[in-house]
Amino acid sequence: MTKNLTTPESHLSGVAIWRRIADAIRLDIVGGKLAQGDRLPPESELAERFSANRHTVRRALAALQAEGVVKTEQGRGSFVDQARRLSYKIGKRTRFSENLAGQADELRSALLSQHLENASAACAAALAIKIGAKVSRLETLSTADGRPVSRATAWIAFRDFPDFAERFAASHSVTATFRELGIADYSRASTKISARHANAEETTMLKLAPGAILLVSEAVDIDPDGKPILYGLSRFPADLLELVV
Amino acid sequence: MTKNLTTPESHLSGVAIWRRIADAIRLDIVGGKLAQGDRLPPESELAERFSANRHTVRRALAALQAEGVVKTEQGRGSFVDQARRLSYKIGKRTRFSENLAGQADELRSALLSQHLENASAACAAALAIKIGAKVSRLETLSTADGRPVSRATAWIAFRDFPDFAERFAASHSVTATFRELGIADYSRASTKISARHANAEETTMLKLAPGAILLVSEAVDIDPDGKPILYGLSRFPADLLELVV
DNA sequence: TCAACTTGTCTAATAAAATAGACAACTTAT
DNA sequence: ATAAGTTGTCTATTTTATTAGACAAGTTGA
Repeated sequence: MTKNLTTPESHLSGVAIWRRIADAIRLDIVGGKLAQGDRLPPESELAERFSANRHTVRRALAALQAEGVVKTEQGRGSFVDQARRLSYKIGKRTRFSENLAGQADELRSALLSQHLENASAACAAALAIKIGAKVSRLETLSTADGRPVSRATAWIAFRDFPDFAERFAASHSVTATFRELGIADYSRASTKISARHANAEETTMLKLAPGAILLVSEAVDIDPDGKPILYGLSRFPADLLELVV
Repeated sequence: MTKNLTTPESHLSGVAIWRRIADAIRLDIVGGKLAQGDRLPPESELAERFSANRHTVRRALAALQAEGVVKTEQGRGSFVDQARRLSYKIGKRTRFSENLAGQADELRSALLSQHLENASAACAAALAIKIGAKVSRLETLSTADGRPVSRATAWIAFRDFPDFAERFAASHSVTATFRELGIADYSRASTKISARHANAEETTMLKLAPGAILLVSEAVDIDPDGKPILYGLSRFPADLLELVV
């Protein structure tokens, strides 16, 4: 169990004590140490465990309540409200809706925006095209049961698929759009995974507690001939799901 | 480019502005926007970009200098000191030393401690043994060129490999130890990836800036017959490396 | 040499985080 | 009904984070 957040170097962390307490408690919950409906230890006990003041613990619990992870009732205590963490599978065949099917009732993908731009160095390398070549850029947001679970950006070579964006706007499915365009099946060539703090835009779009951590997946999809067709950058709230390889 | 860290809800984040500025700058560096030796914009310009005070930016730069990411010289500016990020490959055959070979000169794994304990629910499920059954628990720390890159915990069923810990202490290699014990080859059955803030112990062992983000990999290795032989929990500094699937 | 630009170091003021204590309000079990 | 245990809400104080301004000290190129 995490303890002693008030070490001499605690002020050097740049992360407030209440947030670190909230992170620690959330970790116990999504990690399975506490199940749905379980009662958390009383505030006084948590304060002692984390060597912090009860008011600081209360702020952590308030943050967790705002996230929907716990629910606090006067005189009774705090209870685990939302315990599960989604699993997002990554493999040769990675498809968003198939992936989370069964773990959530309602899955949606919204196209936030779409425009043409010139390929950056990273994008060009991934798609095996020239730097500066025209690419379609699609910004999407996916939700599971109304809760945002993914904020993704996809790049597709304009030369190869000039009307991908229009078609995607209609179908809202990468798989279906590629199928319309003659790519019966595609697979995942590589995935790089990193993690960082969410920025302001991501915090808003994913409805996160500010300062939340994101899992970032950088992926290249290829057609059956091995030709790169899609370069994608997906951001997932680390609190909400884990990636399964 | 990240901006406007001082939104109305900025104080709700629990992450200090100087730390978010440091994270944003580090992201530009490890993400390749800035190369080794490049000069960063002057402090006054960074302050304007992030809508923060120059002193706040200075604190962010001081943190990055302490991490070894940048180096600041009076009158000249701040320069990128350590730009690369290691890539840790995850696949069917995941071996620590083969993995980082070529990306670093010196790779070491140290056994921090080792003891017997009763299997937790998660551990028992992974190793397909009974809850509470005896398991060897090994705590290790791995370094690349002297810099800690992984803090890992491994569990092995005591019944199947009673002297795994002793042998591992001698060889410091999971692969070699299993080979001695008659497992010619093993492979990765599953990997779950998540991310969270480092706790105090991890901050110390991995020599991190307090509040740093970890990539956490939860893995099960199996022998050629498909029998689970090792359950491992590895923690990697997200600033220092990315996981490649 | 000089001017322009950069980082380093002070002082000061304000905002927010964290601690401390007291007591009210509510729940539960005896 | 009562006592014990819990969360809710005040006030107050201390420590830290952030902003603000001024000027010193170092670097660079004209």
